Amino acid sequence: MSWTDERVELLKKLWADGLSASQIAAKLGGVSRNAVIGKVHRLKLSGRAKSTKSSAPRPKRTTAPPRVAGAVHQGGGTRTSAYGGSTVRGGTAVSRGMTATALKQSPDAEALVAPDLRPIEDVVVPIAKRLPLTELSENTCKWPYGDPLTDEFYFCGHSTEEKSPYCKYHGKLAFQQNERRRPR
DNA sequence: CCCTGATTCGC
DNA sequence: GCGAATCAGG
Repeated sequence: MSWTDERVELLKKLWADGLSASQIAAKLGGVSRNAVIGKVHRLKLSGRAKSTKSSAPRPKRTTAPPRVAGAVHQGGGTRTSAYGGSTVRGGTAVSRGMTATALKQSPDAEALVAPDLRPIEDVVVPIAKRLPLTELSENTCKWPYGDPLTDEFYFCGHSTEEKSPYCKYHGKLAFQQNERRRPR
C-alpha cells in the first residue's frame, strides 16, 4: 500500500486528533504502526504535545541492527493466516467451535453446541479486545467470536502464552472443555 | 508483559 | 521515500 494523498490526509487528521500510531495504522490498513510513525516524521508533524524524551538523548547506533529477511513485526503487511494450521492440544479450537456449530443435527449435539465458545463454571474470561483479523499478531489470541460471514466477527486479542495461538483463558477453556466432553 | 513515539539505515 | 528493527520510556 502506498501513501496516496488521501491516505496522507487521513493520517494527518487522525494524528492531529491524538490517535496513536497503531490506531492510525489500523484505520488506514495495509501499514504498520512503524510505517505511520515513519511517515509522520517525514511529514515533520511529530512532536505532539507529549514529550516522551528530553532526558538522555539517544546515543547514535554504531553497529547496524541485524535484519531478518521476511520477518514481520507489528502492524499490517505480509502476515500469516490467523488459522495458520497451528494446533493446540489435539486440534484447533477454531475448528472445534465450528464443528460444534455445524453438528446441530446430531442427537446429543446440544451438549456440544452452546458451551463451546463460552466460559465454564468459575473460569472468567476478561472482556475480549475484539481485534479484527488485521490486528492480530503472533502474540495475540486468535480465539474467534461471532460469525466470519458477518460484521460481528472478531478475535479475542489478548496476549498469548508462549507457543500458543491462544491466551491463557482460551487455551485453558479449550483444554478443559475437551476433557469434560464424555462420549456416551 | 503491554503499550507509546523516536531513531537509524538498508532497501 | 519507505518501513523493519530497535530503542527508550510509561
